Amino acid sequence: MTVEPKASEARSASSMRSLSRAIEVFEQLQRYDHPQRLNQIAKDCGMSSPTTLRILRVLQEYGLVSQTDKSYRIGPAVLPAARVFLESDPLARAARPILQHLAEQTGLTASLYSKLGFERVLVERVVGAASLGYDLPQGRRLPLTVGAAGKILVAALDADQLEQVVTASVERKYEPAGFTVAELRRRLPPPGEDFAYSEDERATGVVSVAVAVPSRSGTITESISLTSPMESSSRDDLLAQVPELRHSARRLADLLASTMY
Amino acid sequence: MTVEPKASEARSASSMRSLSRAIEVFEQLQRYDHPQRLNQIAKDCGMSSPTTLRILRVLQEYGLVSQTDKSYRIGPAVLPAARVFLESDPLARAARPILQHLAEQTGLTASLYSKLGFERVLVERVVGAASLGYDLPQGRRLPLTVGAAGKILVAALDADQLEQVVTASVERKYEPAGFTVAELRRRLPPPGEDFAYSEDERATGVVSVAVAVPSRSGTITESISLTSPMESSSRDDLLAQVPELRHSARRLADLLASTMY
DNA sequence: CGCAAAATTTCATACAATAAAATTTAATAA
DNA sequence: TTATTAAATTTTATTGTATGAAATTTTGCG
Repeated sequence: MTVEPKASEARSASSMRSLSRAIEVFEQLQRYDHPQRLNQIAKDCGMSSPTTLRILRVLQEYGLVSQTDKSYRIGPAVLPAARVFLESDPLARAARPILQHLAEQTGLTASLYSKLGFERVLVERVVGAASLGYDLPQGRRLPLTVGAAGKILVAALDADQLEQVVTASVERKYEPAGFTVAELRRRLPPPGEDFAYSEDERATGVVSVAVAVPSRSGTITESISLTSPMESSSRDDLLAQVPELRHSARRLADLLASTMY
Repeated sequence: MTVEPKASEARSASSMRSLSRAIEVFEQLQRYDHPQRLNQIAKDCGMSSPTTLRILRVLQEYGLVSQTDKSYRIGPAVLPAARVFLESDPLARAARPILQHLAEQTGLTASLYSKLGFERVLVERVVGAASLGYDLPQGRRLPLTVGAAGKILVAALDADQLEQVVTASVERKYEPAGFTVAELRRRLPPPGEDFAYSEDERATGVVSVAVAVPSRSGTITESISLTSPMESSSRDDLLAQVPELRHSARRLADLLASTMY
C-alpha cells in the first residue's frame, strides 16, 4: 500500500526545518531557466543569504547544485537519481510493457503520469503510430487542471484540496488569474465516471482520455492516458478505447500489488 | 568559472548536519535495487531509526522518496529535476550539437561525461553509425578508473585524491580488492599527453578515446569521448580522431566561456 | 580609483535535531 | 487465536547546530 505523508504528523513532529528549506531551494532552482545568484535565490525562497548560501554549499558538495562564477543551478547528481528511479521504481517498470502494448493495440500514444504536489509528471510514454507532432519529454511537469491525465488525478479530491490545486495552477501560470474551482469542476468528469476526456486542452489539436491507476491505499496518484491528434481520432474513437485503457490500469495495479518487497 | 566547494570551509563552517545526512539517505536509496525498510536504511547510513524516519518523511513530502507498505525508494520528483538539468544546464545544452557533429563526422559514438564524486555520469550521448551493440543510458554512473573518459578525469589528480579514487572504486566493486594506485597509474595516459585511450576496459570489444573539457577554473570535471566497436575501428583509427575530439572540447569550452549569466 | 552592491564570515541566541527509552504496531510461531 | 519477537514510531531530555543581524571582505561598475 502506497503511503501518503500525513500533513498533521508532518507538521506536528519535529520539523526538520533546514532539510525542508534545502529542498525548497532545490525546487526553486528548478523554476529558473537560467543560473541565478545567491541573493535572488534567497529572496525567492524567503530566507536569509547566509542560510541560503550554506544550503547551496552542501547541495553543491553532493553535485545536486552546480556553481559557475556567482550563479547557481541544478547539478548533475540528479541524472543518476532519475536513472535509478526509472530502472527500479516498481510502477515505472511495470508500466513500460503495458504502455507498449496499449500503443501497439491502439496506434495511439500511451503515457503514465504521476501526481507530484500540485502538478503531474510524465513518467513514461510510448509514442503511437499516429504521432502527435510534438515531443513531450519524460520528466516534464504538467498541470493537474488541464488535460485528461491531469483531471482524472484531481477528480476524487475534496473541495479543500481542489481549492489548493486551483490556487497553485494559477500561481504557476497554467491557468489565468481568476480561475475558479467551479470552472475546474465543469471540466472534470461527472460523478460516477471513471475516466476523463480532453480536447484542445493542454495542447491544441490533441484529444486524450485517461483513467486512474487504482492503489490499495485508495489514494490516486497515477494515471494512464491515450492521446491522439484530432485529425486521426474522433471523440468517439477515443471513448471506444476506454475499456482497453481501464483494463490496462487494472492490470498495472494488479502487477504492482503482486510485487513483493 | 566553475567553483569547487572547498573541503576546509565545508567542514569548518556550521555543518548543516541534518541536510548532509538527508542527502546520504537519498544516495543510499539509489544504491539499492529494491525498496528497503527503515531499519536497513538506518543501518546502512549509520544513523538511528528515528532520525532516518524523520528524514524519509520529509523527503517523501516532496516526492523525492516513495513509500509502499514499509519499504522506501527514490521518488518521482527526481524526474523533473533531471529534465530541468538536461534542458537548462549550459554545458549539457552546448554539448548536444557538438556531440552530434562529432558522431556525424566520425561515424562513432560521442559522449559527454561529468565527474560526480568518485564516479562519472553519462550526461549526453549521440550514437554513431557503427553502433556499440549495447545501450548505455543517460544518467548511468560509471567508474573513474576504467574507460578512457574516466581515466582522463583522474589523470590530473594528485596522489592523495588518486588514493581516494582507488579506494572508492574498490568499495563500489568497479575494481577488485587489492587494486592499487600504481596499477591505476599504469593505465593512465603518460604525463604530457592530453588524451586517454582504452581497449576492452569498461566494456569488452570496445575501444575509446577521450579528452578533458577545459574549464576556466582549471578543475577538470567533464570529458568527451569517441567510442567504437573494435571490429570497425583500430587503435590507430581512433587515435587519428584525437585532433577532432580535442578541437570539439575546445569549442565546447569556448562556447561555455562566452555564455553570460 | 572609489563607490555601491553582493557575497561571505562571525557570532550570540534560540530553537531544533538527536538517540535512548518507552510505546505501539506488525509479523510470526505456537 | 494468542504468545512472542521484531520492527516501527513516539516521547523526551539533552546536546548541538541552524539562524539572521551585523561586520567584513570581495566584486562589479562608473
